Amino acid sequence: MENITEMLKGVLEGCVLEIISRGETYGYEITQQLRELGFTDVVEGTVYTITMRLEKYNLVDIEKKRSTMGPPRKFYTLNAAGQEHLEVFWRKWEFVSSKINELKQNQNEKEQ
Amino acid sequence: MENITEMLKGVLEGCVLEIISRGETYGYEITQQLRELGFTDVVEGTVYTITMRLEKYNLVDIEKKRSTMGPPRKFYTLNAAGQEHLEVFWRKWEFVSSKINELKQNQNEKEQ
DNA sequence: AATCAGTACTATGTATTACTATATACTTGT
DNA sequence: ACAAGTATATAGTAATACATAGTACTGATT
Repeated sequence: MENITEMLKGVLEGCVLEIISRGETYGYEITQQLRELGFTDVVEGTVYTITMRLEKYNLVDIEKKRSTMGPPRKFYTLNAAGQEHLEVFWRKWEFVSSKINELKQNQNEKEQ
Repeated sequence: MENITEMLKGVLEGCVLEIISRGETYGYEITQQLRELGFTDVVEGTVYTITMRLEKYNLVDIEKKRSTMGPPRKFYTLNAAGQEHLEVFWRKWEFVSSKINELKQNQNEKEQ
């Protein structure tokens, strides 16, 4: 799916939070998981800006670990604030997506 | 629902297109319809920037009409390009929202 | 040993977009 | 005359995903 950039704004951070919430992970792996999910054009730089933001707002705990596959990895885990943030995200998503689907549903009412 | 601004980016334009597709309407009325839908904090300025964009990319036809309730209204209708754009929007929405719901669905697989 | 591919983090700058705030103007009711 | 509701217009701001590039480590190929 091409050019979904703008539609991803505001949801990509939540997706990253959700991925982290499933267990310790790091930037490169998060990028790959987003690509596997279907957001194939997401690049490392994008995920990096998000993880930096999560750090900045203290939503994650960080641990640096060596890897046999390349340079050290920065592992993230959600802390309490991050968990809270994730729940708020899903509540917002439920709200917004339900409203948009409502609009979509009414598509056939055009001719009234 | 507070602070859904970022989540509306990339979808609000599509919502406006959908509203216009149901029949001739104008900026002020579009704003009200978005508010009725649940996006209560959307303001006229926001809708104005969107309709200006639609004009700029020639997705709408415009007709100015007098009103008994205030200054003249600028009525919009979707043209063929706008209709096409709207269909692309819904395809993108289907894709993105299904992927995010997939992610959400798997919430309980965290402990595997 | 030298090079390259894959892994992995970091950094800067840009485009897009919704919002804020404000200005202008028309109509009706008081 | 004035205020409130209706309605368009515009400049400036903040947030975010992306493009692009750089640095660095490991293992395999040459």
